[in-house]
Amino acid sequence: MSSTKQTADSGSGSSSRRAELLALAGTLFAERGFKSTTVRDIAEEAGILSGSLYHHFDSKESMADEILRSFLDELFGTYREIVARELGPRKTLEAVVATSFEAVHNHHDEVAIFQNEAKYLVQFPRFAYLAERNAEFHELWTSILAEGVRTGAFRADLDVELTYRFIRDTVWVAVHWYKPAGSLSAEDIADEYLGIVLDGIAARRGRRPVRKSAG
Amino acid sequence: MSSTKQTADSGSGSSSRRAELLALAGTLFAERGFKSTTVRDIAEEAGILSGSLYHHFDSKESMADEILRSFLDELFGTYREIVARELGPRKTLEAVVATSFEAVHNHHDEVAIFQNEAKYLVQFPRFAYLAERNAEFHELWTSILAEGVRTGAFRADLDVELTYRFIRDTVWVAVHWYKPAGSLSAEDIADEYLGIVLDGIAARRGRRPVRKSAG
DNA sequence: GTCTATAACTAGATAGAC
DNA sequence: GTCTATCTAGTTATAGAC
Repeated sequence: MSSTKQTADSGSGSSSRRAELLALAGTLFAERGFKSTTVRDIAEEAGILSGSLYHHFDSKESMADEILRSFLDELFGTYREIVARELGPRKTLEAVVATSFEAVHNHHDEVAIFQNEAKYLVQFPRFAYLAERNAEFHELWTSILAEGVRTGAFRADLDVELTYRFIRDTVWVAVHWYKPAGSLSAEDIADEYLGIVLDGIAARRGRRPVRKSAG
Repeated sequence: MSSTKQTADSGSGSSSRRAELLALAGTLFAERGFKSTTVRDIAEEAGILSGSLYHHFDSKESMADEILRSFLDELFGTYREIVARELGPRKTLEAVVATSFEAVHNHHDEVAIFQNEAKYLVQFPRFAYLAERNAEFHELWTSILAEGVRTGAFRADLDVELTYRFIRDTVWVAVHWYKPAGSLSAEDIADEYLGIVLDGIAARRGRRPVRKSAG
C-alpha cells in the first residue's frame, strides 16, 4: 500500500511522498469537499507551497481521481469475492454490510469522498467510471435482495428498489459520524445495524426473549 | 409566508420577487452545494445579472440563512406538536418519521441544504442556530427511543444512540434520491421505511405475515 | 523537490446610471 | 429593479530559479 507503483525510485521514495500527499488531500476532500478544498490548503497541510504540488500531480482532479480509482477497485474486488462464495442471500447481505462498514473504518476519507463528491465529479469525463460503479452497486444489492425474497429469506412484500436505497444509504451515511477511534468497532456497528435491518427495532411477542418487563 | 416583511410595496410585489429568487437559490444550493453555487449562477437562473441580486439580499449567506431559518422553524414547530400529543413511543416515532418524509416532499431543497451544507455553514456565527437544531433533533429522537425501550415497545437490547443515528440518517438521506413527482408518495415511502425499521426485512416464521397487501 | 513569481481566470460585493 | 462597470481577493496552474 505504500511502496508499489513507482517506476525507478532512487531510494528515499518519491512515491511514498506522493502517497503522503494523496492522503492529506483525501482528508481535506473528505472534510471540506472537493471544490471547497484549494490546492493551497493541501500544500499548506503538507508544509509546502501550492506550486510545488504540481511537481507530483497534474491537477487537483488527478488527485481525487487517483484516490477514488484505487479505493473502488479494491472495494469491488472484495464484493465480487463475497458474491462468488455463494453463501445465500442472508449471509451474503451480512458479509456485504460488514465489508462496507470495514471500508468506512479503513478507508474513511475515500468513502466520504465517494459519498459526497461523486455527484459533482461524475460530470467530468475522466470520472465517468463513478457512474459505472454506482450501477454495479445497484446490481449487487438488488440481486441479493431479490434472491432473498425468492428463497423466502426476506419478506415477500419487500419493495426491492426502495429497500436497496435504504440499506445502501444507511450503511454509507455512517461515514458522517463514524470515528475510527471511537468505542464501537466497525464490526460492532455492522452487527447492531444488521439487527435493525433484519429484525427491526420493535419488541417481539413470544419470540426472542430480549424484552424486560411490561408489554 | 409570501407577503410579509416588505416595507412599502408598490403592488406588483417586491417580496414575491424576493421569494422567487430565494426559491431559485435554494434549488441551486441543494443541487450544487452552497459554496459551489456562485451568485452569478443564481442571477443567471433568474435572468438577471449578479449585481442586481444585491438589491434584494445583503449577501449569499443571507439567502441561505433565510431559507434555513424559516424551514427549521416550521419543521420543529410540527415536531413539538407531535410530541405534545403524547401518543406513546411507537406512534410518536411513526408520526415523526411521516413528518420528516413529508418535509422531504414539500421542502426538498431546504432539507437537502440542511443535510449537506449545515456542517459547513455552522462555522459562521450567524448559522450557530444550526447546531442548536441538531441538538434538538438528538433530544427528540433519543427520548422517543429510550421511552420505547422503557415501556417495552422497542427491543430492550437497542443501542439508543446508534439506533438514533441510523433512523435519522436513513430518513433524511432519502432527499438524495426522492423525486416529488415519482410514483411513490412520501407516505408510501414512510410506510415502507417504518416496516423495515420496526419489523425488519427478514421473513417471520409464524407471526404477522405482512403489513399491508400480499400474503 | 521546493520556491518565487506570475498568468489567466473566477468569486463576492459595491456604486451609480438608467 | 436591473444594468454597467469595476474592485478586491482568491483560485488553478505554469515557468524557471535554486
